[in-house]
Amino acid sequence: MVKLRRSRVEPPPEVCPLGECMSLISGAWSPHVIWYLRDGPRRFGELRADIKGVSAKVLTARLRQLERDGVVIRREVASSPPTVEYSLSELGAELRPAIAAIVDVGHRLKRRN
Amino acid sequence: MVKLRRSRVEPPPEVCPLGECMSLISGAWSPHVIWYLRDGPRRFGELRADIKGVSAKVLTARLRQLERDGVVIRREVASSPPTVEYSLSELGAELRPAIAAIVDVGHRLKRRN
DNA sequence: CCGTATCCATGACGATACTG
DNA sequence: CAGTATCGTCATGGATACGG
Repeated sequence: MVKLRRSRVEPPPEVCPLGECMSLISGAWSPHVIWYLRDGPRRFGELRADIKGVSAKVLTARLRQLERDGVVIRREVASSPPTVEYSLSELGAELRPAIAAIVDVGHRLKRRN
Repeated sequence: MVKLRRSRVEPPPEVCPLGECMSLISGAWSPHVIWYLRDGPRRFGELRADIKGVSAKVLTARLRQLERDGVVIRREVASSPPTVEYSLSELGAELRPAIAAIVDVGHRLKRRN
């Protein structure tokens, strides 16, 4: 999650903790993870190949964070060699249209410029 | 909040530039700006008060970036003292439901835990 | 009122090497 | 295959002082 640093003066309790909510997709690669899980479960190595440029360390970190947040589900498959399958939780899947909307606006802004 | 850093190695062009699109709301405070502009124009000082904890420097930086990206419109009002009005562009306004959706999922995840 | 300038701290990220 | 360990870099952001 991206940390919201607080000013020295303690702010009044936020009515809407927007920062906390947006931290669901914080990090450079979290949106990519959600994006590439949109059509079903993917293994670690598949995600790593899908998301070009991400390092194993960071991908692990983002997957762990998304798992803690309840967005992503991690499932170990007892095989040889052992594999791990990641998928979107029910609520995690609801982030997909939001990301798609942002991407859509991004593309249209790009075309306009 | 979170920052979308691009890797130093340029990714191949055939990839969907998800990172570029998501950079529209990169930075810890960009979603807040869009959020607090949702009901119409706001002045710099109003935004600074709305978005508790943001420094003037960073708020300026994010507003400039959003302006360059075409999300936000900056309008100087010739008054005494001079004021500045920020508002969402037409395409920028389309980011609002996306952010609202993420916030909604965030709240529901929070309630579940 | 609306910023800019400076300095500094944090931590997200990449690269590489290594492990169960 | 699916990570972990370590090290270094650099963008983001906070605090404070100052400027138009």
